[in-house]
Amino acid sequence: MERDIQICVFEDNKHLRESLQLLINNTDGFQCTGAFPNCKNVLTDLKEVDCDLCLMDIEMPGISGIEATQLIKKEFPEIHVLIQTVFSDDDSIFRAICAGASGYILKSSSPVQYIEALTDAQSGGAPMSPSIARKVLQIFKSHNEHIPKKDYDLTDKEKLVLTELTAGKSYKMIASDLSISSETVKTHIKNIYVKLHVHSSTEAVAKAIQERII
Amino acid sequence: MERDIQICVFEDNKHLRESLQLLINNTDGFQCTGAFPNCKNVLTDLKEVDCDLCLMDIEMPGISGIEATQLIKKEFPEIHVLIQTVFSDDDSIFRAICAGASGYILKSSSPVQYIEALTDAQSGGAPMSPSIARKVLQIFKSHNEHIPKKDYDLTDKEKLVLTELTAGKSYKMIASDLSISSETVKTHIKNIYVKLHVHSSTEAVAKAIQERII
DNA sequence: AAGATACTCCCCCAAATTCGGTATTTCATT
DNA sequence: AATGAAATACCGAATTTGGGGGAGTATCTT
Repeated sequence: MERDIQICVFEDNKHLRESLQLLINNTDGFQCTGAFPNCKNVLTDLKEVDCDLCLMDIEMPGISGIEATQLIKKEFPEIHVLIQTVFSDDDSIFRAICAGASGYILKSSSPVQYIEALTDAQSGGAPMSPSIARKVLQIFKSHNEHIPKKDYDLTDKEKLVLTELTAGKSYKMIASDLSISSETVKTHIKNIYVKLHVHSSTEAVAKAIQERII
Repeated sequence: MERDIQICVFEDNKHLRESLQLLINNTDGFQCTGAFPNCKNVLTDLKEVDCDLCLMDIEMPGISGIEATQLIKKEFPEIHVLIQTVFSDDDSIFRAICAGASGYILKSSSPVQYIEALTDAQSGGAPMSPSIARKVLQIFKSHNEHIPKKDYDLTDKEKLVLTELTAGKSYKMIASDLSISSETVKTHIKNIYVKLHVHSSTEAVAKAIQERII
């Protein structure tokens, strides 16, 4: 017999807080073990109740939901924190993730979506709406790459070949991957060298990666 | 009146490819304008058809779905690429995101989920299952906390040689730059290959740059 | 003193790459 | 129909690399 998932709500809006409490307690498998209007004593609060998962508002007076998340993950790493907010700006999302949030849902979500999100979060997933997810990917990408640069008028096949070369493939492997003769690969590579003004494969690879040609 | 969302499928499994084609063509608002078993001519293929969104398998013979995604986003940045795969390992996800994927779904998804994902991706969202999302968050966090620079136990000289190699230098040039014999350079490079588990200069350079070893 | 590690250099040989050409087919455009 | 670009393919030779050894010196550790 499974134990109920025990949830604490941190939300300053009294009406929403009580609605969530009601929703959780009226859903099979869930139990609301605490509901707090702020995070001023978040760690002591959590020590006094059983809690698997926190539903955390970001905008609260005093300690923000993000600061609270950091504290919780530091002190109780096993407790999941699901962020709920009306905002979906890049910075909030970024900081929430860095603080260790397990998911990020909008307050405009339906009760069903709330419960789904809680279930997902508890089972190790990271619930988030596709629009939030897209922002995460964008932030992710922007943090992992710089500026795209110039193109050297490479033809389609040349780009393909260069991509393969950059993956460390030999002429033979490229030929086999692209189903062409290795002589053709050779020709393409010769042309690439001319266009990139390089004279060896290592130069070409270095230039391709560093200037993000491919 | 809205135009159909035009989708190209890249999937080597004939059965799945045709099923997807059928699913897409039988769903209102969607049209499959191309279905290809590999990415050997991905750029040319996409030039010849109208396409808003690519449904891309990762594991394909020849050019991988990730390499193809890179090429597509470079050449047609406005085309969304939705990755579909049976795997959900961190490295695949990470590389898919960096390549510019708009979403990442598992092949075990239901037809309904496929269509939802396509819709989300087209409308600017980033569909992904909660379990994938969780991994993204984990990768995200780990990348913003500290870059775990594996250094593969390269010695100082080996790092120097690798740096030179990455700059596109030949054995002779490296030897001259470091004032050592090119035979010594060769020895260093042989040792580097062993330590990095690679077998060619291009592979070593790609690995060095991508993993920021040097 | 013995071992380990890093750095240095050499030999051999096979394999791969580079470089200089030539040449055909296809396809889009003029 | 002609042109040109792109992709395909081949030849041959000069050169570079890769993989297998061995080996000496210096430094540092045990």
